Amino acid sequence: MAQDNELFKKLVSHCKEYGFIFPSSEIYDGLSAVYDYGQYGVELKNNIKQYWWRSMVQYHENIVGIDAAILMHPKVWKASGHVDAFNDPLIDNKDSKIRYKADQLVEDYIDKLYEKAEKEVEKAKKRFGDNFDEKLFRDTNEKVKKYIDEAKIITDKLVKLLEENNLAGLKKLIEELKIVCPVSGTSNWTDVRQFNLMFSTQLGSTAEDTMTIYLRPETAQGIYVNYLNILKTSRQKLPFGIAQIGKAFRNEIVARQFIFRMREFEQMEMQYFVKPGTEKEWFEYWKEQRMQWHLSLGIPKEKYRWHEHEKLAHYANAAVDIEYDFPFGFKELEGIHSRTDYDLKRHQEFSGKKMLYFDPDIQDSYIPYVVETSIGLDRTILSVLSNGYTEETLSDGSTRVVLKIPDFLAPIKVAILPLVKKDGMNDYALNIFNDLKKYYLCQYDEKDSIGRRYRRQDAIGTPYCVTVDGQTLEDNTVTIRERDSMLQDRIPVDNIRKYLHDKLNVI
RNA sequence: GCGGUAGUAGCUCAGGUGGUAGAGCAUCAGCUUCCCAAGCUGAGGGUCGCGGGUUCGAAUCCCGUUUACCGCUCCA
Repeated sequence: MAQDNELFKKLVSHCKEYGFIFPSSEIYDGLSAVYDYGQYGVELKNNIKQYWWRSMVQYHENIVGIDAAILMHPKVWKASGHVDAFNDPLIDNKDSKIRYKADQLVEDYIDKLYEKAEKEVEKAKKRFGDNFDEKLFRDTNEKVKKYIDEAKIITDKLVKLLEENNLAGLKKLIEELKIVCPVSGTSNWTDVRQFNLMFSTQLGSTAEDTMTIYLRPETAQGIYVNYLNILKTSRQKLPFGIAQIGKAFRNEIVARQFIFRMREFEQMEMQYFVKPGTEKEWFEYWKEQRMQWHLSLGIPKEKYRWHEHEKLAHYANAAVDIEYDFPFGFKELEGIHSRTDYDLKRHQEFSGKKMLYFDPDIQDSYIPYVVETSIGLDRTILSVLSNGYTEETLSDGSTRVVLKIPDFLAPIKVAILPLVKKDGMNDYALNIFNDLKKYYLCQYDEKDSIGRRYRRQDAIGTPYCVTVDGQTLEDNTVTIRERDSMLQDRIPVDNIRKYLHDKLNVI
């Protein structure tokens, strides 16, 4: 693990040094947990996006793509539950340094009161035996009544405070009840603070005419709100899917670990609409499909594992994550969730628009169930980079850093290098370059020794290097060096394109 | 968000006790070089995260702030 940590630091440095990923606004000290993709990072990112898009939209005739706006009507987030779920009043205990949801602390206190009341009932039950009239006891026993009444009063207070968003009042309540931290046992609390996980902004330019809107915290809702549009215009029948790649924003309290948890990040997700009752089999189907996709990135199986959700979210009836063995441990990479009809139902309720699908097979209408696959694009990039980053010691004792990533993801596909820049080798190589650049993203490099140029390409993951040498000028053959094996083939210049076409799994 | 540690050239780092910064690699130009970070010559690049304070004088002391890392917490 300590070694992995070192490796992770090296990877972060490598990403910056070679133009993959930079901290955002770095000349101003950066912005916490926001990163920019550089000249090679953006190529890698685009290649992964394209690969995902093809595997979803192109290979599945019943999946179509969309690109929904980041800004959406505020009611969307009411319907989705984000406005409630993403607004937590939090409080810290200064002694134990532990943070709690303030309302949760009060609710725990209320639960304890009910427990005390139940204990009284239990005690009485034992005392009176078979003749015990539980209802009568509950209605008349002073102690039980006191506990229950107090619980009800506090509950009412809490609800009122939450409705008013009265944070100071919430703290006062916690102090009045003498609630202590379960760990430190003290009541040394900070003020209650509101943490809103959604970024908000204003729509409308005049002060009296503005409306608070949110940057989307997930892309899925953009699909749900377009479900009817797609249904009406795409001629799709159930089951069908809608795919989308796009940015989402979360104002995380703690965002760390490089591009693993960013405030602005990109998701690739697909919502699959199915007939209710068939969701379990589609859930299994997509589990299998998605794992196959990850394995096709050339990453070994043991780097992945399943994580079954034990506690399901309110909207799901099955949920599983694909976790990847990052340098800092196994962490979520993709989620496959069976979300039932929760989201469409909620939007039907909030918008008043019927979300029904008419099923010609049974001549009846229903709201489809949804199975979603949602993958973090930035996390996928991190998985590809951390798996590919390799430090090698060669037989002569020298070392090299190689980015062993699949050909189809490599930012630069081929570098064209004159062995030395004289005798016309450079002109010859430039001609090859000018031809190849029409087909692949290429680089031409004549600076420094050939060995150093190979290492440069290794460091950014370029799978092939075409080298023009003295023999080229005599018989029009070049050598092609393969990145991982460092082995070379000598082929006629005219065959370069065919050679690359056969070797490169370019999508 | 709390606590701890740190922030010096693109990267890795050196700069007891305060006197305005160095190395290796990298980058650029030229020479040399016919296959895996070679050699030679030369050049550019930092005011020491940022702001303020103490001082005749601060990278070096103090305060604030920001960023990263570690721990705690959170992750619908």
